[in-house]
Amino acid sequence: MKEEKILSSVKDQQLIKVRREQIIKGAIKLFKEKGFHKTTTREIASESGFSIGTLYEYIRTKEDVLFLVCDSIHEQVRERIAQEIDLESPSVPNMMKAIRSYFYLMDEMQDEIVILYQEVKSLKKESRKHVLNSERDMVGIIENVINTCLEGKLSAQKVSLLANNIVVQGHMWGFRRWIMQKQFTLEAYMDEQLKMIEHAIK
Amino acid sequence: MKEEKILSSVKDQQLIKVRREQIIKGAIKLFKEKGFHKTTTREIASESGFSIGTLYEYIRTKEDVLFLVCDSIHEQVRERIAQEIDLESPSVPNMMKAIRSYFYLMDEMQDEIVILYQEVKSLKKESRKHVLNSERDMVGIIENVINTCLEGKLSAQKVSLLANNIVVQGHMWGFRRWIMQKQFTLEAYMDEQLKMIEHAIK
Amino acid sequence: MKEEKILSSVKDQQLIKVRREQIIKGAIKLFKEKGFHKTTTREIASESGFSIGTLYEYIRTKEDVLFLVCDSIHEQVRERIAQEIDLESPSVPNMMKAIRSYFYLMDEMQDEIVILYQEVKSLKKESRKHVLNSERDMVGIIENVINTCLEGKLSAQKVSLLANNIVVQGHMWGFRRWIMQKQFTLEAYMDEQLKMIEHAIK
Amino acid sequence: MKEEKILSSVKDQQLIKVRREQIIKGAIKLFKEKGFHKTTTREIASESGFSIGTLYEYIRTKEDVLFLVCDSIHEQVRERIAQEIDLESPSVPNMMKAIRSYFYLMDEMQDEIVILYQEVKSLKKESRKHVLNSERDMVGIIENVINTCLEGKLSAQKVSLLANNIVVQGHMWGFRRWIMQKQFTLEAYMDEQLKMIEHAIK
DNA sequence: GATGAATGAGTTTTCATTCAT
DNA sequence: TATGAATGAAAACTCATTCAT
Repeated sequence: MKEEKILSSVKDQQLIKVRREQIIKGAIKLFKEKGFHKTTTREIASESGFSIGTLYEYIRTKEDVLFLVCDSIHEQVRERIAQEIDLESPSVPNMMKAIRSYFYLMDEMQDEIVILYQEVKSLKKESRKHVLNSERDMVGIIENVINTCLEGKLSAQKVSLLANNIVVQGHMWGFRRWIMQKQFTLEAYMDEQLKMIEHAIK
Repeated sequence: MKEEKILSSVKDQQLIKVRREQIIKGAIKLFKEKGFHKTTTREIASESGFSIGTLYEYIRTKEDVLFLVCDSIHEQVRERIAQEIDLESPSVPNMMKAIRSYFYLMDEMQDEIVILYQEVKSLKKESRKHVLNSERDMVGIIENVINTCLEGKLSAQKVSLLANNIVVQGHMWGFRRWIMQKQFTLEAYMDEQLKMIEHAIK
Repeated sequence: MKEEKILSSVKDQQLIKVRREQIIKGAIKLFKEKGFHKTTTREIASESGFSIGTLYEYIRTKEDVLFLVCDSIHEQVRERIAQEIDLESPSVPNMMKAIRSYFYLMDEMQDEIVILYQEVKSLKKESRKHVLNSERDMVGIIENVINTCLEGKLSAQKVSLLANNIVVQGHMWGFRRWIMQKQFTLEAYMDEQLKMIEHAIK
Repeated sequence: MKEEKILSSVKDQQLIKVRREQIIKGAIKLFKEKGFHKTTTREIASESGFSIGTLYEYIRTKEDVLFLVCDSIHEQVRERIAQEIDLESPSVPNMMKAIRSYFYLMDEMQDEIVILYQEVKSLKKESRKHVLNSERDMVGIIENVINTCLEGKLSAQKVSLLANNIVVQGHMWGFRRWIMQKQFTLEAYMDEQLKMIEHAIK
C-alpha cells in the first residue's frame, strides 16, 4: 500500500492508524455532502474529533486527506469483494452471483464511488497513479472471476472489456442515479444487466 | 435553452453570443488542463482575450462560466449527433452505424466529457438539473435509434438500459482512457462493444 | 454659486442645466434609499434617464454628483424659506410663525437633510466648505428673523446660539425620527419647541 | 449587550476581548480620519497591529467592525456618564452640573459622535436597532436626571423633549464644530445653553 | 451630444498551513 | 502529542471612469 508514504510527525504507528481512520471517516462524510474543494481542513479536523493542529500532525497537505480517502474506498471495496466472491466451484451461475454481489456492494457504496469519479483528478500524478492502479486491480478481480468461471471461453480482450463494462455498470448505478434509479429498482437493474451479460458470453 | 437566463449587463445580443463563445472556448481549454476549481476567473478572462472586468460584463459568477461550458458541450454533442444519425432507412446495420458515429464523437470529445463527469456537481441545483436534462435527452436520442431500428422488438426497459449502457460506454472510452486506451484501439473498442450489443439485441 | 465650477464637456448651458436637474433628482431618490456609497454611477445614470456615458458628459466624478445634490438641497431650502418668511411686520408672533414655517419645511425635507448629515464628509475639502457655507447662510437667515423681530433684545451670541438651536431642532425632527416621531406629532413637537424658545427669549 | 453575538472562530473569550479592543481602537482612529467606507479592512488590521487573516478571526464582516465601534462608543459614553452623574442630592444646580458633565464628555468624544451620526445608517437593520436603542438609553438617563431634580414639575413630554434637546446640543457642539467652535468657547457654549435650559424649566 | 462596451485597480473575504505553547 | 491563534497569499467580484463609434 502507499498510505505509508504519507509522512506524519507522530511516531506511534498504531496511533497514526487510529487517527487516520478518524480522518478518513470524517472526510468521507464531508466529501459526500459538499465535495473535496468545498470542504475545509478545519471542518475535516472537527468532524474527525480533533483540532486543526492535530490534523496536520497526521497529514502534510489537504491533498493527503483526499488520497487517504480514495485509497480507503478502494481498500473497502477490495475487502468486501474478497469476502463475498467464492470461486471454489466455478460456474456461470456462480459468476452471476459474484457480479450480483459486486452490484450490491456498489449500491451500498454509491457516494464513495461518486467521490472517486469526481475528485481523483485533484490528486497529484503520483497519488492518482496509485489510485488508478487500485481501480485496475478491481478490473483484474472481475476478469479473474470471468476467466475462472468461463474456463477461457472468451478471448483476453473480450474478458477485459466485459470486466470493465461490469465495473462501470456497477458505478453508473450510483453516478447516474438521477436517471437509473428513477427507472429501475436495484433488482430490476441487476437482472437486466445480467441478462445482457449472459447473452454476451454465450 | 437556458443560456439566456444568465444575465449580462451588455445589451447587444449578438455581441453577448460572440463573447460567450470566447469565454466557453477559453474556459474549456483551462478546465481540461486544471479543472474548474483550480482555474481562476482572471485566467478565464485572459484566455478568452479580455480583461477581468469584461468577463464580468457577460457573466454574473464563476459558476455561470461552468454552466455555459457544460451547456455548450451538450449542445455540441447534440448538434453533431443530429448531423450524423440517419434514420431514413432503419435497420440493425444502420443502428450499428449510428452507435459507431456516437463512439467516434465521444472519442473526439473525451476531454469535454471528463469535464462533465467531474464538474457538474459544482453547479447549483437549478443549473445541474438543466445539464442532467440534456444528458437525459442524449439517452432519448439513442433510445429512439434503437426503437426505430428494432421496431419495438425490445421492452421499453431493455431499450432504456441498453441506451444508457451505450451512452456510458461512449463516455468510459474517455474517462477510463488510462485503462481502455492502453488495451484497445478505438476501432477494436468499438468492434467489441458493438458485438456485445448485437448479442444483447438478438 | 459654485455649481458652475463643475466642468462639463457639453457647451449648451441650458442643456447642462436640464441634464443636471435630472441627475440631481435621480441621485436624491437613490441616496435616500441606499446612501451615496452604495449607489453606483450606473444607477444614477439610469435613474436620471440616460446612459453612463452621458452622465459623464455632465460631471467629472461621482463626487460631483454628491456636490450637486448637497448644493441643490440647500438651494431648495433657501428658496422655500425665502418664500415663506415675511418680515414686513416684525413681531414675536411673526417670528414664531417663521420658525413654524421652517419646521414644516424640515418635516417635508427630512430625507434630504439626512443625506446632508451623512454624506457631506465624503466631499472634498473645497466642496465641503461651500456646502457648510450654505448651512451658515441658513443660520444667518434665522438670526436675521430673530434680530428683526426682537429688535436687538438679545446679545449677538445669544442670537447665534438660538438660531443654531432652532436650525438643529428642525433637523433633529428628521434625523432622530425613530425617537421623536414615535413620541410627538409634528404639531406637538413644534408647539413644545416654540414654547421653550419663548421662555428663552423672555 | 449584543457584542457577544458577533461570532469569532477564536475560542479564548479573554483574547477575543483584548483583540476586539485593539480592533475598535484602530478602527475608530481610521474612521475619524476617513470614514467607514474609505477605510479598508486591511488598514483596520494593520492599524490594530495584526494581519488581515487575524482580523477575520475576530469578526465576520467589515460591518461587524462598524458595529463593534458604534457599540463601544455608546458603552464609553454610558460608563463615563454613570461615573459623573451624582443624584444623591437632587436639585436644580446638581442637574445643571450633570448636564455640564455631559457637555464636557461630548466635547471629549466629538469625533466618536460624528462617526455615529455618519455611519450608523451603514449597519444592517438589526445592528442599527441595537445602536439606536443605546441612544434611547442615553436620553433615558438625562430624563431621569431631569425628573429626579425637578421632582416631576414638568410633563413627561416636556421632559422627553428637553432631554432630547440636551442630548443633541451635546452632539451639535461636535458635529457643527465648524460653526459653533468658531464662535464659542466650550465654557461659553455651555453657559448659554444652560441659561436657556434654566429659562425653559422655570 | 449620446451611447455603452471595455478596463483594471481595488476591495472583501477565505483557508491551507505553521509554530509557539 | 495536542492545541488553536496567527498568517498572508490568493480568489471572486465591483465599479468609477474612459473612449471609440
